Amino acid sequence: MSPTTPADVFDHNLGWSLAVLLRRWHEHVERALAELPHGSRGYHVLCATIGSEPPTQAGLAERLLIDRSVMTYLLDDLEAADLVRRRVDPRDRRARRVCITDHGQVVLAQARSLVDHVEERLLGGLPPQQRALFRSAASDAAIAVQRAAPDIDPCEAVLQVTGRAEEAEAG
Amino acid sequence: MSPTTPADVFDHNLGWSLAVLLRRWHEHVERALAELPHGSRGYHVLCATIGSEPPTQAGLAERLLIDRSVMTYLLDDLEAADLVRRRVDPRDRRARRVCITDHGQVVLAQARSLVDHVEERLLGGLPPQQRALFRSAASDAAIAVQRAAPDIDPCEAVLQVTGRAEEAEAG
DNA sequence: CCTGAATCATTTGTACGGCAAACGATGTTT
DNA sequence: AAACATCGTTTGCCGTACAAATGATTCAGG
Repeated sequence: MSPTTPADVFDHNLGWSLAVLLRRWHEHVERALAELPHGSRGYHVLCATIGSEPPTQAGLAERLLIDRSVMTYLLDDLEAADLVRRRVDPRDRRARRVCITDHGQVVLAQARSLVDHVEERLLGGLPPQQRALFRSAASDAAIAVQRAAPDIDPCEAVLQVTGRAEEAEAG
Repeated sequence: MSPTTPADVFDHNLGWSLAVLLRRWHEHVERALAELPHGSRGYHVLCATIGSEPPTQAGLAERLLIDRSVMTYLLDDLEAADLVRRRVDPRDRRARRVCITDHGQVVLAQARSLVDHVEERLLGGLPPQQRALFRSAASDAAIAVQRAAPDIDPCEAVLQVTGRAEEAEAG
């Protein structure tokens, strides 16, 4: 009946799907974590501090895809709220290791629970088992992409727009 | 061995996964579509114009999650490049229907091919069959979320941070 | 040991994009 | 006909990202 159904259009649009999902995720999480210094940003930082070794600011910035300069403000506020502490790395006194505080761990646990809830509702349109599948697939893909970040660069094909504007204007 | 492996941390972080994937998608697509007036934005607009009926600017803005005012600039440039045309809706002369031009369709086809290529590489970390699964799951979830956008609002739980900062300072 | 290059974190300044409000034009309701 | 709502455009403001300069520290080489 319809030459191209809407679903057909979006079917292929991974970029659009990701944008929509991330946007809604961000909206809801931002609302739920309004009390946390930088909302979702702060949450991501707290999450990243519970690895085996406290990350440096640079490492943190790289993982969270934000600029080093932004990380400074972020940590300033998180530290002021007693959620993390900056500790000078004894082996490289230029670097500051970001350690989560006891209070930070408590807050993180609460935040994580809220975020989980948001995410469940976000994927509410998917049948339960497909939800878990999607989550793990997204995680796998993201980790792989993050690891291979610099590799994929080698300049790919680029759109060549034949200047057709004038011709159309004339016609 | 490690108390909490990195994978463990990210496993649960749907937000982080989406952010990473979307970021990389955006970077690559932006590079590939540098010639297109607003890069990925312009691409999304072109994609959205090939439905059964040409969308209005407002509808377009809503679907693409951008402000109406931004859409104006976007369409100005796309129209200048002869990729789309604004046509006054005869049934509602306030509204402008955004129609793709012949030239626009050619460019869109090229762009789509490039974007597909980017997306395949983006999901390169996933086994082939999981790729297709992920794409369709993302699409389904996004469409569902987009449709239920206003519904989910009813104020959810919110983080309560017990002001522990002073106490810690004192201690 | 001393010097120069490199890295980490911070600061400063600039530019871009989103968001809100105001406006004119058109459509809808009473 | 009048009041109100909607669409698109314009304007202005603000927050954020990004680039560059700075100070502290480490590393490499003579």
